[in-house]
Amino acid sequence: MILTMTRENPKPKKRQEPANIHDVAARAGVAISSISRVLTGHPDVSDQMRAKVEKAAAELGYEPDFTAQSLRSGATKTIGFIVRDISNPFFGVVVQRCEQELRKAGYSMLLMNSDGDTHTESANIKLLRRRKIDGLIASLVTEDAPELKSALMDLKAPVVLIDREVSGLNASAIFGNHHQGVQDATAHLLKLGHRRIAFISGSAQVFITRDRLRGFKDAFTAEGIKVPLDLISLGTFDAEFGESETLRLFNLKNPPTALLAGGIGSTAGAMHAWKALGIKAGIDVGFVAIDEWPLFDVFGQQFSSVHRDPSVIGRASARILLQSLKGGEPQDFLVETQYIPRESSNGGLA
Amino acid sequence: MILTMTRENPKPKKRQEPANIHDVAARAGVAISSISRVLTGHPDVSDQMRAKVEKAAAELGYEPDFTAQSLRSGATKTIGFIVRDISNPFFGVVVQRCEQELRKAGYSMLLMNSDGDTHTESANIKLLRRRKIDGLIASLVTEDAPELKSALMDLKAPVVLIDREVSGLNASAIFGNHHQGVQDATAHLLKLGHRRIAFISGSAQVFITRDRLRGFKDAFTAEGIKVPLDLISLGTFDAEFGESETLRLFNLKNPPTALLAGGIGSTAGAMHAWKALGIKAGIDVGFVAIDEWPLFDVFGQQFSSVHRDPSVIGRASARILLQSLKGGEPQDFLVETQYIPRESSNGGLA
DNA sequence: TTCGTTACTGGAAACGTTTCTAATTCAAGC
DNA sequence: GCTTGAATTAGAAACGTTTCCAGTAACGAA
Repeated sequence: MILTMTRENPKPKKRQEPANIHDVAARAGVAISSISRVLTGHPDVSDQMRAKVEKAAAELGYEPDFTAQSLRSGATKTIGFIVRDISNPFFGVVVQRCEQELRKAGYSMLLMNSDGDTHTESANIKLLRRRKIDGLIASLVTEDAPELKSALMDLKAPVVLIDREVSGLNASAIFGNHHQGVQDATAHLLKLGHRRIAFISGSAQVFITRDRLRGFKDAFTAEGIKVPLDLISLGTFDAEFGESETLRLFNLKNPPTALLAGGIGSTAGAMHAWKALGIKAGIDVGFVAIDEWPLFDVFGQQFSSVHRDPSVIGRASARILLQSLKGGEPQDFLVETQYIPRESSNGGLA
Repeated sequence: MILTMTRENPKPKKRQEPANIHDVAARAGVAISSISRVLTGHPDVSDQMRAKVEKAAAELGYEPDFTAQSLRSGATKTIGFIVRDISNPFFGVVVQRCEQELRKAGYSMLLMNSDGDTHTESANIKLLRRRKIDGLIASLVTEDAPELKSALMDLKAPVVLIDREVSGLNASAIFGNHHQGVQDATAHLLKLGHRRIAFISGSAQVFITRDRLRGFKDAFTAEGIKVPLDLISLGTFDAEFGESETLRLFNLKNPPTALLAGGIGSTAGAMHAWKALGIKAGIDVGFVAIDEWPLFDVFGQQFSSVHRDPSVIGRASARILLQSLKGGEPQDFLVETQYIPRESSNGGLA
């Protein structure tokens, strides 16, 4: 009696705690290394062992601890996704498709907004490194901030950039063929008779803006017409900038007769400004939207647009990253853009 | 000479590997436990020790390994966010604000789409449990699937549900005051003379739909008018369902004179159907949109709406979850909805 | 029989932290 | 000088895996 008393109860049978690998090993009567081998699909396992382990694991409802697996194996099965602002509906689709693809492949997505701020962006990248992400997909706010560059360089994981180019970084990239779409749009406006064509977009510090601007300028020079430099306004992608710049440009003594708005934010800003000015988009002024927004096919039928497919971008970014994770070399992927002329190109020509 | 040869080089000075806690301890000449205490802000630390450790850590560029911290401490500083479809622009704003708030508090967001499928949803929850998330915020596809319930119950972390109620689950919830907004909208349509009012929304298996439906019905009964049950169509929140149901309803012998569309997906579907039928929303037929979409303030000025603010929902969900993480009890939070009558309510009354 | 090889399995050492416990120091009180 | 207690620190044991390495058994070949 005393003997049984002195023996402390080593393990209460009623345990609330979830089973761990030791419990499974004990139940199956094998070593923990065998449990691991069976469950991770290691080839050196007999059928008999596999059956025993799977039975014990099922009986205990065992699920390997992700954190422990990550620590030991060094892989977190986690991909960071950094975007300026996920409330931009274009990126909503990109992220949706991308997450879907990653999930199918067993990866999860850690989502961070950079709020249009390069410091936040760099801080996010550093945090993701500390979190040991396996890879990163990003639409950056800037390309050349030193802080950003060092953060990206120190991240020892494959990177896919969306419409950005960071020099000296061995990353994959998704590039939209922006200059083509914008050049076609601008050429069409010129052909219709527009000369004072304005272009509002985000910062020239990122590829997407430079590429659009190139298309814009090329269309003018192809026709031997001088580029209206005073009508080019590059700042940020948000609606506030688009609004204030539209107000400014359309209050000029010699205002534009047409506008190319670079992105949904710029478009929204322009629309707000025109509302305040009593200008009707596509009627009083020529208008081409770069990128389309939800319900565009219903409420934007009259608007010319430079179209690109966000779901293609989402899927491609995931696939390219997954290939890099399997050891593939960084690669570039080109996404088509298409100018679709509609009524609004003719506005402002009366 | 031989002696130095036999002594293997114990640690090459040139190390590519990032410094770990042992390196810092060695450099500072203290125990690793002291490093941890200093860096996690433990109170039992002398000023002298703090200085020594911080100096060594800075010199080595030491950053604690998140995975190891998570394993040992049990906290991952990670919040799961499950949504039907992040490409829905309403949730784009919710997620943006929520992530911002979580990030400020030192948490990161793991985002998963459930693709409108309850099995995917349950699988996502199980995966998040295995990933040891500290908390979950979710807008569920269904409330009462057994698989879902058990997945939520087994998740030993605080949960915030958005516009959903799961019986027997001790979770926090954000509830929109949907019935009020919809009741006001319906009452207004009735007052204008509409009788054949259609209502298309997602599944009645979720609170948000039931609450809207309640408002819809209450408006009729308050006026002593029979509810047009044949015009109520509840299925899924996607545009496909909205489109096919709009087609069906407006091909009835006795078609609706007005439609309430529950959510951006339903609205998009209705718009597509009407386009095909040659019906002009808000002119040929009365129309109230529940929830607004990007650029609504520009292109939706003519449309009556039941408005609610997604940024409020995003912020509240984060804050309530953070309070739960600090040990607070689960709580409910009510978000106002507001019916804003505009021209489109008068459509179809000629 | 012995040996080598193949096919598997067990044991233990990592991975990089946090946290428990015990030890040490130091000053004050008697 | 001894004891006490507070303040601080060191050491070691976790956390739950994966993976290395050594060992065993079976089996065919020499």
